[in-house]
Amino acid sequence: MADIKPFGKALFLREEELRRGIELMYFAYRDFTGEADSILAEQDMGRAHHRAIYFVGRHPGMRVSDLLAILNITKQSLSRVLSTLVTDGYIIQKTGAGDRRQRLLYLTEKGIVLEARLTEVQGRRFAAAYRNAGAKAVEGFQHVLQGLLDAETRSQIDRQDQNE
Amino acid sequence: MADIKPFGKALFLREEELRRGIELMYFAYRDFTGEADSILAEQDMGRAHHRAIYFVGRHPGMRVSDLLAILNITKQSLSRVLSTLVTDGYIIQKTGAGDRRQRLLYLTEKGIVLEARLTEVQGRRFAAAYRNAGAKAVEGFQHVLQGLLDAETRSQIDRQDQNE
DNA sequence: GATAATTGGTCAACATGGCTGACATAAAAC
DNA sequence: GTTTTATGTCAGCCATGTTGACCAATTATC
Repeated sequence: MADIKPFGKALFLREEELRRGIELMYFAYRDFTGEADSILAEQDMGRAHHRAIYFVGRHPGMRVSDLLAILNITKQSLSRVLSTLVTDGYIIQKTGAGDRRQRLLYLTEKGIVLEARLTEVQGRRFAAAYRNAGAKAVEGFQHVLQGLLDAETRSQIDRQDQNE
Repeated sequence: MADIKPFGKALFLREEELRRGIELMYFAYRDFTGEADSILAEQDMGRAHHRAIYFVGRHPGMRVSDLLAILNITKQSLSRVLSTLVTDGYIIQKTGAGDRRQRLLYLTEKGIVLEARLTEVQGRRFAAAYRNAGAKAVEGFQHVLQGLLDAETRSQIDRQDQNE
């Protein structure tokens, strides 16, 4: 990947630029999750709980298998956090009307409150970053992030976008 | 991206847009680290080893305390991975010339090879995403990511940029 | 030159959240 | 009526974060 060419359009692909992206991605993700982690720690929960609460809040009535597909973890891993969330009253499971094998997932009032609080701190951070960078930058940001996704993740997201 | 906005400039700050960012960040970070994780697993290493190798490669001769400051973890956590990396011959520690308490960190040849391999797969992904999105988008991407950082992280990065 | 501070390391114990493998039950589908 | 699907559970392993206590070598300070 020599790319010494002193002019030409692909100059931004230099190794330095790529490393900059790699590092920014690491630091930004870490800081972006930090605040929520603190709130969760108060509640004796971790990031895994957050993800479950977040996506159930996003897709009320989703099936367990849907959540598993989104998170891409084993059902044993999910089960650990899901059962504590149900026990502690953040999530309720309702038997599916059509298919009674399904346990459709919903946030309780308590769950809705926590989800809102967590999404608010993360949303604030994004709102500030977005406002500061401007609408054009936001577009570019989303475009690049989409390009970093695995093909499967991308099609998964696309499918979701259509069902709304 | 519906983009219906009939009027008003700050419309992109709506909750949907923020949630889109939150989710993209989660999925992109996960997928972005996935490939490297696979390579590391072959070597019986994890992400923590990767971070150490990466930053030592980036700042040869750095002190242990510098690495700790960058990673923002405890020395006990770092010690665990650092000592295996030294034992397995990826990193060497040289006593500081001026201050003999310091153990300056360097990659070995073996370490350099592994670092290059890991950075290459991540760099490829970024290069593809960058190429696809265009230079303007890359600028926006970096701008937004910087806006997501904690103030301390930002000043830390700035300081580093100056020392180069 | 004695004392204090810095740099780095170590032992032990604990929590979180991934993983595999094996197995169980209820409901639906064929 | 058998098979498949959706979900859950037990048991154990691993990686990587944490806290707390303590130690040695070296440097800096009074």
